[in-house]
Amino acid sequence: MPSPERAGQRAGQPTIADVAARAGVSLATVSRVMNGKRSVDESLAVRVRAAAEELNYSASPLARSLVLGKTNTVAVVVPDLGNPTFHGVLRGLSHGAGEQGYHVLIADSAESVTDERILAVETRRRCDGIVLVSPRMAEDDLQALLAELDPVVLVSRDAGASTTTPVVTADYEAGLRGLLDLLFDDGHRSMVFLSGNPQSASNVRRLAALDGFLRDRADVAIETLPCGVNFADGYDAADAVLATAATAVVAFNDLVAMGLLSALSERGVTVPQQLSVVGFDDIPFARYTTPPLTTAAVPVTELGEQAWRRMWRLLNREPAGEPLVFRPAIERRGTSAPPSPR
Amino acid sequence: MPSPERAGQRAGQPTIADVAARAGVSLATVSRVMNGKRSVDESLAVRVRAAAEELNYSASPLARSLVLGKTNTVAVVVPDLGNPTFHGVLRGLSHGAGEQGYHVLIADSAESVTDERILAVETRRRCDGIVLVSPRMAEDDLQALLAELDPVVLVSRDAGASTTTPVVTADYEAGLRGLLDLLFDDGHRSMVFLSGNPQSASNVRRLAALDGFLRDRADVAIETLPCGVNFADGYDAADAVLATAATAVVAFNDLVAMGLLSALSERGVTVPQQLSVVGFDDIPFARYTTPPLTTAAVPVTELGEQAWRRMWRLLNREPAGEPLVFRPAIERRGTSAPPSPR
DNA sequence: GTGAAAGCGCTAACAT
DNA sequence: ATGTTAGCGCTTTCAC
Repeated sequence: MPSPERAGQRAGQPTIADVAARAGVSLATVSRVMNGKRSVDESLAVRVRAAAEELNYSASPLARSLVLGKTNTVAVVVPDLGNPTFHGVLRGLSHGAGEQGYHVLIADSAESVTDERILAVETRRRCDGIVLVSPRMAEDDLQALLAELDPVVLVSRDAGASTTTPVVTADYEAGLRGLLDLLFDDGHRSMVFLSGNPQSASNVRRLAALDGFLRDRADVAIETLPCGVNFADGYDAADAVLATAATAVVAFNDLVAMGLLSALSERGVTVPQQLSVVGFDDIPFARYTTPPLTTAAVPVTELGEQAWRRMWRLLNREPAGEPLVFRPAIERRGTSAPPSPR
Repeated sequence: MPSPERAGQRAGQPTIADVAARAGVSLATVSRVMNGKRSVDESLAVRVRAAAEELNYSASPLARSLVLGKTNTVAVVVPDLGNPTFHGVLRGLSHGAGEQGYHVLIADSAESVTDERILAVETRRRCDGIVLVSPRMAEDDLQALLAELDPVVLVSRDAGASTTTPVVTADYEAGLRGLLDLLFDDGHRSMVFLSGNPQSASNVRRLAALDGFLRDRADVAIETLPCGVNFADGYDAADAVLATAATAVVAFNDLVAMGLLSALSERGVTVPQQLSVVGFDDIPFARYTTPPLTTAAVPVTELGEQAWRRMWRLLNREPAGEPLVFRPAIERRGTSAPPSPR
């Protein structure tokens, strides 16, 4: 090849051969020195290091990857980079991976569940493993994908039939139950649940919590309103919420809660006096709303860090261990209070 | 090599040789077919495609990258994945790159300016170009790094001495000036500026706007208070702000403004009645604070998209064009109003 | 139009 | 301890 330029390096990036020539040794020796193999005479090693230094040489990760069979890269596949929840995961993952000298590739499926599979499979070929955040994918499809992607760590949902796939998630059911109990203890008996995407695994868990709660508390009425997962969805739900007799609203997540809060404020509805509102996730902004948002805290950064740990084990062919399920901490803040007579 | 497993592929991933054998043709022919070269007999092509299909073959990106000299990957280097501003950039970039079949690598320097250079250089070897978001790096260091990283697109700051580096940024000076004018027109004559990191390029631009404004308006007093760039910084600045006689606060960014808002609310200080507060950036949450935050809108997603476009041109050895400087739109919302007599 | 062979930059047997 | 050599999986001359 004429090769005007090599991948990942500007024209003229020195190769191992350049170093070898300059140090007057073989390629193998350079390779050994660069990889810290002890079996090379110190005098040679010194020459090699000097030559490498002078040429500003560092081995091509590409070539190494090809021969070593590993890229030192993992990828994280998310449905929507716009969602603050994923930011935390990404950050935790990036930090963890970085500490171990791993790089991270991001793949945003832009909410398209259909493309997600293709994207994941394609991305998989460029790295050593996938951290999959795919709350919406149907269970069957997920199972097939898990096998194809191996090694893979699943975040924010359980692995269903797959017992081998490591999972790092939150107990959405317990979290929602905690929120419901909190509202109940405050005296609320009529509530609204603003539901997220029906496809979403975590929404299913929330619904399960609702069912369980209603079974335990016969004197409570909870109406489920289809809503969504974003600000705008919560904002748009305000009228529907106000049309009910509910004294408290359980939003699918903090985003929805904040959107709702915003719309309520515009309508002059005071929170928590006229209506209690609780969110879910405890995104960084939640404590800074006015009043601060009562919510169930999911430690997203830790989710990411732990996802990395599991991935790390997988990469080293160690057992990944039990599913890790964080129990959300109920953060009682300013948007919830006992109901006042309407 | 015994090679139990190749990079980016599970054990037994088919290679081009497998396909060639199955189709009864040479490697070269398979390569041609897979790459859509027209110069191969249709009957052979059909056989090859069938074989590839049956084996579920797709070419190793790694091997291709090595020989082709390109990885079809770009990296984005950011100082802090936790900052919402970067999320937008990342998203825009990811979408743009994805459309052109490029992948994106993220590198988070975790605020460490010293490691940033090393991280960037290391990351550079794994991709075809770098999108650099480095608001704090000193100009001299930046120039050196730019040369080493080439091709590189710079986001959210100007390229200083480098005339060849494409730049995508916002006009922070004009944005801040717009905010100051808005407050001035509302009648504010005593203000506080909550400054960000003094090292940061965009903070310097804001300070320049302040200077220019004060030169034009002799009757206005603006006190600059060192603050920071996060919620907590704004929150913690509340007392210092209240100790001044200012009727309006210009926060370094929305995060700071929101933190301040939160602390003010706790202290019973009403906004905008007792104090006007304006932010900068227009992060997604800004319009949902109570009251909604007056701010200067930086189109971060577009910044990311445009950064990709520039990168794309660079990768194709086209001139990247003029620096792209977005002028922030002043979003007048609820946190600013004429001052009331104290 | 098709195949043989060289080579991308590197590592790891396998010699010596 | 060091060098020689055979690949990793692919693309692309270069002959036919």
